[in-house]
Amino acid sequence: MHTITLRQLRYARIIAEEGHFGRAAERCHVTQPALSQQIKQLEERCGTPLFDRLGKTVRVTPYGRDFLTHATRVLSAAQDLETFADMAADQPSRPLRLGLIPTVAPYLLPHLLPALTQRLSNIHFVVSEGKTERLLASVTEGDLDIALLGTMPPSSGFGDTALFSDPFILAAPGGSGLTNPVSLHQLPDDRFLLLEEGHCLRDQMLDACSLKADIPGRGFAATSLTTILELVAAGYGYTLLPAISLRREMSDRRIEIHELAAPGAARTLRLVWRTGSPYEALFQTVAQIARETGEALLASDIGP
Amino acid sequence: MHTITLRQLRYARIIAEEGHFGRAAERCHVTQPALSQQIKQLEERCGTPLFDRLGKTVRVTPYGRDFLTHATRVLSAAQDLETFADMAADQPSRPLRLGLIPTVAPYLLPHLLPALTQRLSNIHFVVSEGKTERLLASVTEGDLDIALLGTMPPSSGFGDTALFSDPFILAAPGGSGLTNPVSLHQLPDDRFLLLEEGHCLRDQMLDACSLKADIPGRGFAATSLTTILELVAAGYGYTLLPAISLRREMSDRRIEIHELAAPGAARTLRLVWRTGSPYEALFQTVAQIARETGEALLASDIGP
DNA sequence: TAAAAATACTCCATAGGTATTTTAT
DNA sequence: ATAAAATACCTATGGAGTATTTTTA
Repeated sequence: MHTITLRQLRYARIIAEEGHFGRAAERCHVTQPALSQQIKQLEERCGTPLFDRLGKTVRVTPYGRDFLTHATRVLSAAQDLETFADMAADQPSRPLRLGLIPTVAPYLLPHLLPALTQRLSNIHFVVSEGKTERLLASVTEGDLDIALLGTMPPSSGFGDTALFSDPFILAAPGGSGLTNPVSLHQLPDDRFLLLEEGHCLRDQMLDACSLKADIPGRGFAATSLTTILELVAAGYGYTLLPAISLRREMSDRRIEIHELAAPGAARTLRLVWRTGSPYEALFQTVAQIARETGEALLASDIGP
Repeated sequence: MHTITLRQLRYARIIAEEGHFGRAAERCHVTQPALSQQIKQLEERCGTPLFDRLGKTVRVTPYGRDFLTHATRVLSAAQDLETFADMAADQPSRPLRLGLIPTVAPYLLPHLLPALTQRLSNIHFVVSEGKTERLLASVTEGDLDIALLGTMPPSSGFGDTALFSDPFILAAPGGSGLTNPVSLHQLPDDRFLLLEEGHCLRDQMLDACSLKADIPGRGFAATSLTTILELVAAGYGYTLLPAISLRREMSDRRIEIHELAAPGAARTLRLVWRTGSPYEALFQTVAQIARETGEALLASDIGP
């Protein structure tokens, strides 16, 4: 009895997608009889048909559906291996897709992206922005190679590495009369301005301030830090800012920046990837570059 | 440029294991030059060597190590697919390995195994016994196909299905003067006899009785229910028994069996498997047989 | 009867075998 | 000097192509 080949699995999957041997053959760059042969062998190997030939179209049998579930796992792993091998040959066949959360992207990216493209000149980066939950989903689905997050990933199925600590800083309206360092307890609970649901920074701010999410009177939820800072500038309340945002956001004269008294009020940024990613070996380098970029950015803004 | 084949990966893995082309060739049932050819192609495809030829022996290069990590994933998935295909051809190539926890195995197995071998006559079953933690590890490692547990598996990487509820019953020394149904609060905490650490039943009993694990004076921890029942018979205390054990353990005249007043004092037995197991389609059948067996056993012992 | 898959056959790419050379200790 | 891998060359299996037949809606 013959052994199953990757070629057979590729053909079977494409026939399932097309529902038609002829069109599938085109997509495989072979003729229709070649395809029929391979599928015949596969079906003989299984002892049962994978497809129902209905004349005009072809449908996957119930057994074939299960078979293809397993086959897809093999093909994904094989695809990862090919990508990994391409990398070694210094010919990345596809770009490395990086995702960042919205409270990091606008501040870090202008410094990170030039550093990455310079020091990993053979890799092409494609960048996208999204909230934690969506980025993690994309990573598991294989739509994204790495995500830069402010939280720990779920324990299983992910690899991760810490980048650097990003301290929180208080932004207050001008003339607040506050003196450094500021203790959060001296500020009224109901004047903290927060991001909308789904931003990890929102939860971390609530946590740092020991606030409850459902305090009445805090109806407003902003979609970006920039929006929040407009409100702070207009005297509506306070907010916490991640230090990496200072370079861009601190220029406003109407806003005061204050150190916090609370020790350890910070988020730790992390790189997260799918276990088994073909780029795994690269991620330590990417992480190192991100660390250097982030630390340089923080040092220049909150340094001596 | 050529595409990577499963054959090449199999050869590479065996060379890595043997550290020797000649011996690897034997294990692959081909000649040494055939192997060298395939590896050469693979190394050309990667653009970098997978093995260091040291004269007497062969060592995997650092790159080769990473390559083989990916390759192993492909080969495992392919092996699962082959096993799945064998099943469809009604010619299971390897036995289905079932593991059970020690507080289920001796009671259920004598009824379950005959039922399984009769109704799934083409499958050969290999059975082993172990505590929850070890069984789950074996399942993830691929050393076991299914485990019958008394607890929920970790959420990710496992599939599972509930079998049936196994109520707890009180075993007391003869002449206890207790009347049905018994409320656990009326019994002294320090006279409950427990299994050793690692048995899920121990934790479930502690939970059902609202006991703390570290009550002083409970130094003893038995390794089996049989041992515990000897102690109950000798008047040392009480214990909870899972109902499936009654058939075997209730014969002792020195022991009284009592219903519990507490509602819902029971464990739910479950089948657990690794996501992607080639036997996945079979497990619903196995579960159905286990359900029927278990329910019949319970009905005959605690029924009307 | 028309569209699609299966079959028949031919060809060639490639895996594998045998004989030999090269390499590294 | 010797064990082991690489190379050279030949053979044969099987994947793919062209032409044709069979199937079914």
